[in-house]
Amino acid sequence: MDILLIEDDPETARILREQLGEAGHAIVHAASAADGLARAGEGPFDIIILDRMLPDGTGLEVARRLRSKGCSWPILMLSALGRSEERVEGLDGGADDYLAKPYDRQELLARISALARRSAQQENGAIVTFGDIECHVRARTVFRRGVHVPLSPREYELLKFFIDHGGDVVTREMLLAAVWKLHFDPQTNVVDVSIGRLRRKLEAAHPEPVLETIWGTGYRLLACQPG
Amino acid sequence: MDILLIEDDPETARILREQLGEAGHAIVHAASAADGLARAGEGPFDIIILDRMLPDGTGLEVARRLRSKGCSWPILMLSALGRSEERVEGLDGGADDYLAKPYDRQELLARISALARRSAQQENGAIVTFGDIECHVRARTVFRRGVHVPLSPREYELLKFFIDHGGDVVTREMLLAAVWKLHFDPQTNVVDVSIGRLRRKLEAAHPEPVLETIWGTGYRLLACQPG
DNA sequence: ACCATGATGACAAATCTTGTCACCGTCCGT
DNA sequence: ACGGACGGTGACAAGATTTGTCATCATGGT
Repeated sequence: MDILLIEDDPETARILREQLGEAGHAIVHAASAADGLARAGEGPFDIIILDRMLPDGTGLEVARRLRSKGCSWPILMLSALGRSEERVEGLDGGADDYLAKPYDRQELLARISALARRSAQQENGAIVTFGDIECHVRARTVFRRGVHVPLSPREYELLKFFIDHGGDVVTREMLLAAVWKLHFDPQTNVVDVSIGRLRRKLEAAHPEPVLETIWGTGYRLLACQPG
Repeated sequence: MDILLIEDDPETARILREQLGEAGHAIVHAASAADGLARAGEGPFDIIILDRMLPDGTGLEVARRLRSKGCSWPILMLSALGRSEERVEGLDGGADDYLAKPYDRQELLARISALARRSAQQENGAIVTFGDIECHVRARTVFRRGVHVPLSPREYELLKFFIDHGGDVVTREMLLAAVWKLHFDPQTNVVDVSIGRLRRKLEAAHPEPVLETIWGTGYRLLACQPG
């Protein structure tokens, strides 16, 4: 796979280049934000790996600039610390996933292929499936067991986030950042209410529960049998 | 479902045969491009699974040959790596979906049923096409040249009526009766305004005019070339 | 049983859709 | 080329939907 790596620290860059190279990926390296934006034009890439801290601007800023230039390749953001605020912050600037820096090789490779697979699916048939749910990305429509589920824009965004993090537990903070673009707690239960509305619609199509509540933590999308 | 599997690697073929068999599908296996083309005649199949790399020709070539023989079964292409160039190439060649090879069982099965469902829908009229316009009846969504056209409910009803009367001249009275359920003249230009809004959206997807005005009579939907 | 946490119904605010109208441009017969 | 009829379009207002808030109820875990 073709990877654009935007990372200023030479040591980190060296290690990444080595690890990714071994796994059979081709790396294009940019050492600054400006360089990264320029080299993005050299594409196509399958994925962009972006350091959160760069000498001439933050990764967040670069992500936003890339998106506004119409670049839709998936972005994996790296940060020195795995603070959950940062993770949450990264999700709205256009980053698709977030990895804390003392990362392990396996996890890095796994995340890369997960992201690449996800975006490949979307470009393709534009149909992403999870369990018995089928999401037509371009039309922004959803089917459960072949039954159409009419969703409002918010509900769609919400469900899409769950599908993109298929099977993972998702916190309210993550949802607020990714769907509502809020980095602070609005002190209301918007998320809960929206989850409720989404649940009702999904269960109107098929009564089996799909959105599990993880008590004290968040929610998780369950993969129901399509049969 | 009946599946034609065209795959030269015996190990991959064995695993697929096993997984698909468990899921209740009937497999016909071909180990080369030539064999695949021959066995396609043994059909009917619900879906064709095709490896991108074969000893006697690429999957791309096979897909093209199958299509030119008039075979319209959906094709799922498999490839070793999920590289973006290959993906694009594959879809051009007539494949309907594309799956990178370290795939998981659930995903494979989900894609197969999605593809099969889609082609079934096309046959039973759940997807209606006219010229370069594609109308997904159950989801009430519309595409022009593959680009999604977001329509409001009224606009959708309006367009649907034109598609159902494909190519015919349609009068304002017909539209008022069918879309607005009015059997008298409301003495306003609702129809004209709605046509205008529909036109703008359809032409945002592709600039070629599709809704022709028949002066003194009504309107007509034109069949534009899908290319 | 108690407290913290999540679910839900009802209302309000914001957004999007639809219909109306006034005005402008275009077509066609003369 | 002119005039009148017909169609197109922008702006506004009424109506419908979506979204957010809050109060209240239900449920899980200790």
